[in-house]
Amino acid sequence: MSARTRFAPSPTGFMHIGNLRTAIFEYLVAKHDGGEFLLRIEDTDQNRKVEGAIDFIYNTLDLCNMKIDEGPKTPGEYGPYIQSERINIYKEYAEKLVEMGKAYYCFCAEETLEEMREYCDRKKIPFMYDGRCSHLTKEEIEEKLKNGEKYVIRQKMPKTGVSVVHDVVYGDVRVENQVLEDQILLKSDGYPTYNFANVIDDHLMHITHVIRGNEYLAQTPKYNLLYEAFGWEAPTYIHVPMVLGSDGNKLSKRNGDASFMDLYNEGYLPSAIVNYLVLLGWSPATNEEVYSMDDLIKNFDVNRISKSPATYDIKKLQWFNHKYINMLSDEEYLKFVRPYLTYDVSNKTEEWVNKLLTIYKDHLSYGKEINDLVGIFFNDDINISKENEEFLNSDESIPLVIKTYKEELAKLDDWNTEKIANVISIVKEKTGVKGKLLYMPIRIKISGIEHGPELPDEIYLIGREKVLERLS
RNA sequence: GGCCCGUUGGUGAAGUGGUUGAACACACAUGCCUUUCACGCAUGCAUUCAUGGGUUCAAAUCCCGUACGGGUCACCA
Repeated sequence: MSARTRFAPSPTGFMHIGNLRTAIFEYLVAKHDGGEFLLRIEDTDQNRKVEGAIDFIYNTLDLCNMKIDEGPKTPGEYGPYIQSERINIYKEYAEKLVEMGKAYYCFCAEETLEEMREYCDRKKIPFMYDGRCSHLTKEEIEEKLKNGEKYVIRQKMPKTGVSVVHDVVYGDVRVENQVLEDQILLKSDGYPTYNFANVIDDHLMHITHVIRGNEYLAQTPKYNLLYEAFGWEAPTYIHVPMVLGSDGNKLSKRNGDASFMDLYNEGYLPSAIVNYLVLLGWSPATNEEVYSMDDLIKNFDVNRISKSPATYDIKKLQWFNHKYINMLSDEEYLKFVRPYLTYDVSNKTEEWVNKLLTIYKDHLSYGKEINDLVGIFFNDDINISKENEEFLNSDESIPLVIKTYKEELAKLDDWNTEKIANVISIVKEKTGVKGKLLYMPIRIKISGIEHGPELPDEIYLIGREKVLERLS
């Protein structure tokens, strides 16, 4: 059977770079093998539901060019794909485990547990549920059930021995069974816990490879114990290293770390984001770094996933984005940047705007940056810095150069870049000045700053009227 | 605190006992090009692989300890 993987986010309406990266790995493992990629919504925490989150997830994956083979909107034969719609299934399996004697009803109130926990905290001893309810007699249980007492279902964990789990990336991971708590499978509100729902669904949906963040590694033995209890075959585990922020901490919304949508809205192309992210914790066998989704599918190899955490570095993302922007056709590029331009261009021609944007095509790192680059064409307040003022007074040829520019530009009948470039040559000839002294004075005079796009373009875009005005 | 995982340059990383004098890419620096800046191109950038010890003719690569970093111990996912 070919690989089946799943992306299983909570519907919080927020997609982390780290989550996305995991989704990419999941997608690639499935597709590399010609298998299926499923989306399952893990909404067992009723308090965290967010309206529209499912659309948001679909939208994100779609932008990233990852097609969902089975999910809430495109059901396959193993649905439903939203956990809250499957609670009967979990209940059934939890009860089956109780019948098999591998799980039990627990009537301990949350407050009781809380007290026990506090007591242990004070005594500085690790707290673990003592399993007292596993000793309840059949009659006691029926009595409590009849009285409508709230309960949870807990799994009986072995008290001795060692559990070993094999992970593709990290190898064998062993954990002493005695540190494993009798974990809750079914909560008192009837919803399953994450761990339980995960195992049930992964099995029922025939998931072959479970790919998730390294933070779950230590919990994997618990999962395996559940598979064992049911007599099911466990999937292949692939734990991937975490993605850290530049401060060395786990990425989080709280730290203000960028989410996919933040980046997208800033003007990063999804293809560039995907390309960058896949290289965080994975490396190809060759030196090639720029990959289309198809190339990634072809070349992805789980054996090349690294063990150590990766730090997210926006500089490199910018480099990728810059590369991808350059790969766009002029037409695509214009369509892409135009929405990011926030300056008022209502009194400009479309031709002018397009020319302006096109000039910056191979300078641009991300969409919003266009506003930083293009400022000189919208600012009528020319502020010449002290250094530049000094420069203007540093050579006696400068006033003549400026004067000549002004005269020659005023003579121009056609205002276009070719003619303007020609004017520069004329000024050079007439004054005998070249290089910096030829270019900088007019640059500074008309824009206030010493750098910008090609000079003829700059002069052209600022416009005849303003240029002549500023040269006087 | 117990347990689990990790540690190659500012960043992503290659490397799985001997052509590694540690690739490649980003960033950075310098130079070239463009009669200017940027773009582009070229060059430079770890005498060393957290650290101490061990195994070996030979270790970034294997073993042990230490330090540091992170994760995890919920009726959260």
